[in-house]
Amino acid sequence: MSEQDTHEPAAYDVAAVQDKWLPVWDELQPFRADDDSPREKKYALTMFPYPSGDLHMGHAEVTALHDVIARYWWQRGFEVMNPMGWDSFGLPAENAAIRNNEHPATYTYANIETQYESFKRYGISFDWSRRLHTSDPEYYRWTQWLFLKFRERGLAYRKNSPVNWCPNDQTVLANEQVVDGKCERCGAEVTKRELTQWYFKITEYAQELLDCLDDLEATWPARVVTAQRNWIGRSEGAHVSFAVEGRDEPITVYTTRPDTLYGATFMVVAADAKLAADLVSDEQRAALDEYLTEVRKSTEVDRLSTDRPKTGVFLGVHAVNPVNGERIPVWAADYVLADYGTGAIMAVPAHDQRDLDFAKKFDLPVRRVVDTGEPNPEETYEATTGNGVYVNSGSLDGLTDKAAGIHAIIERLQADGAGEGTVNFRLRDWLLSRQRYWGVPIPVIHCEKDGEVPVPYDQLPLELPELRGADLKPKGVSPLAAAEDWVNVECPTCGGPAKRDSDTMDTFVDSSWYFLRYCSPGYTEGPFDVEKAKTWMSADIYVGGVEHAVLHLLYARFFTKVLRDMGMLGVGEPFAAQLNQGFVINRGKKMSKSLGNGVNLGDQLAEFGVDAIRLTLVFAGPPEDDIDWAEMSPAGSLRFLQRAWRLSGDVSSPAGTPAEGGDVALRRVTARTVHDAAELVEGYRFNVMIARVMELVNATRKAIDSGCGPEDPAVREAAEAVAILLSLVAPYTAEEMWERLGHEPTVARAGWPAVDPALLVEESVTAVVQIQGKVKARLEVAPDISEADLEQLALADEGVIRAIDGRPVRKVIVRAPKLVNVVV
RNA sequence: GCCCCGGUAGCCCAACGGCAGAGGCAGUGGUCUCAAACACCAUCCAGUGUGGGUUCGAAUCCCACCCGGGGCACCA
Repeated sequence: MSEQDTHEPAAYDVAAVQDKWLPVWDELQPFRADDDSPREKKYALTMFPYPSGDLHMGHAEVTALHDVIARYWWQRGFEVMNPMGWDSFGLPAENAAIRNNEHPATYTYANIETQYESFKRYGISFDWSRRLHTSDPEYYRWTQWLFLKFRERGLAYRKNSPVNWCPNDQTVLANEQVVDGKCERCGAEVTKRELTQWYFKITEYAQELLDCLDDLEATWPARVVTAQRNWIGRSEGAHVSFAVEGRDEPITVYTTRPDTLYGATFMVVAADAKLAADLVSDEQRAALDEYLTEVRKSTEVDRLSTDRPKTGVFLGVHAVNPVNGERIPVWAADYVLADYGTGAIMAVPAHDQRDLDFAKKFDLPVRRVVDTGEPNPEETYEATTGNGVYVNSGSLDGLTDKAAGIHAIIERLQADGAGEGTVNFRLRDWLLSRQRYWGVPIPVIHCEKDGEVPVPYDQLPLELPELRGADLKPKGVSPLAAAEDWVNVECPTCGGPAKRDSDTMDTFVDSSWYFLRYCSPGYTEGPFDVEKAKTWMSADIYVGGVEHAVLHLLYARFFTKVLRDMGMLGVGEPFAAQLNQGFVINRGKKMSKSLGNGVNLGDQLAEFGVDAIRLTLVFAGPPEDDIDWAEMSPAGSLRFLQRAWRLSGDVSSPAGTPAEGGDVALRRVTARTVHDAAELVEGYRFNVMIARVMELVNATRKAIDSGCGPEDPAVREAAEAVAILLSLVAPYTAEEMWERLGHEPTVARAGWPAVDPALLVEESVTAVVQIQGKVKARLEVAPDISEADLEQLALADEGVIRAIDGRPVRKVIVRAPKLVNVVV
């Protein structure tokens, strides 16, 4: 051995340390959650990935943040369930299969294995014994089971309706999947089609989904709560019925301003609603058809542009205003939506800008019924919407308050049988059928004689037929429809010829209950063991991307409430708390192929090691903030880890040395750091927590080199605390330190360091003396000094006396023990 | 257009209404080296986007505005 080798090495071999500990952890399985443990339970959940290729920086960030919490809970003595799986049905696999002439499962399961290996090496504290894939028949059998149960409860049903159609993916989309008129997945412009599709009746839970948000406000990110409130879109108003000349059926409208009823000068029905076709006069039928053709030509993108000029067509009929008997024309237009409210409105141009724009365009009358003190909209073409005095409004005249006006008119309408107060939601039912292959087959058989017949429970799972390559090409109907052997079956009821439903389910169905399956992953008697779910639910934290603010999170909440009503769950909300991470960007821009600014996670891990990358991501800033990788320094993180690691080699007291009697100054720093670290983790302030650990490392270094020396027990205490605190972020370095400090693995389960409360009390603090708010002196005082003593001490200070310079003291503010402010 | 979040040192970020700086990056100077890189030690650096207000005292609270980011946007 050369002389150099006997010296303490300056750095450890990152790759070797990773290779060393992985098999040890595999052996120890320190993160296996025991359902029957007497310890208090915590459920740490992070959004499971779609298996597209290998893990990327985004996965690295979210799991690193998430793992801080999970590992913290273990250290604090909880029994922690931290499961992981894959959301493995979906279009990318299907498109890859078409390209490569193979089965979607090939792509899917190969990627899952890649990601699994990467996760393991990345050192996240997942309990792999609970691993699941939503594309496994053993999983989707229960997705089908749930679908059938929902159907039995009237919560899954079919209806014919205009739906969003993505011409690129050749499938329908839920409203939530259409963003700015474009397909959320591929960006193609969405068109409308009239189709019979399956829906979940999420609207039945609209009010509860809204109400429960109040309780989540404290623990969910505000923007998620706001997004859900907006999406549910509750409004209060009234239904008002207008008789139609020459027709028995009235037109019922929904309005939030029934108090402006006297100002209704025309009506508008959605041009694409059945109502328009029913109402139109023979003379105007051609005009309506022509208009409809126009409307259908315009894309969803045009339709949604707010400043588009109003268009419409007169339907050739008149309706009668129920409160004043006035005869008003009925128009059709595309600014009224067929599937909101009743698909028809009363137009009050004076007090609604959209109606006013329309009135102006078609030269329809405008009549003000609320005088708000603003200029008359009849002249300005600026609608007024505020409170004011009612005019031209019969019995409402003279009222000055909107709420009173609304109340009065609703009473009147109800008395006359012409309307009633009502609540309306923007939320629509969840369209769940998809015309694609790689998803859960809908377990329903269509029989000419018996209609919809559910696949019997004992025949679940209804597995997908084997299709691959060109058989999967989108052609407007599901590829399943062409699988003759599969689609043609005997009717379970009558035995006659019947066909299977050939659509598959939206993959959001799969992810609406996966967190329940984790509670009892191998369970064969149902989707999950009710008792086990009781043990673990709700998830104590759900970490993931804010892009799921409405879609996934709303659907999962809906499923949870239905399962509660089915008696299978004791809770009505799935996720007690939530944390959203920001994006990892590069040079100010989202990483993308076209920009050529992608950062490869594998390369980063190879260069700096797992711990340094994890540390960099967690230390970068608050979790919700975006991280610009170009501004980060993984090299700096690695340097810090090596500094921390060197401490463990310098400690010269034996393992087990009691810390009592060690250097008090260092012991105070250790105690304070451990104490604060807990609060910081619980407040998701991981970056600050790490800064505090860095401070502790610096203080320990100083103590070794120029303080109490490496043999002092306080140094051991500090180094051990560093190892445990670092185990939340840098598991390999922490484990290596722990071993060098003379302990058995694993540091991850070592337990949170005990803190002597006496060490948290400072023996002296620095009090600041200000004159006119400017600091003039500092005093070392006891932390429990009285205000009177501190004031006396301050006023006796020479520097203070000089600063006051004989001026009369007008007031002295004392905040013991930290501050005295003298006002002269 | 409406709503939300944020603007602190060259950069990323801290700071119960009480000393503007905890931590890191970069920089500078040293130690080490034949030299360099690495590493280590030391050190410089802003008065908190702008303008008002409240207060003994404001980065922090209030008002207005500017800039950046995000969300919503014919939902009657």
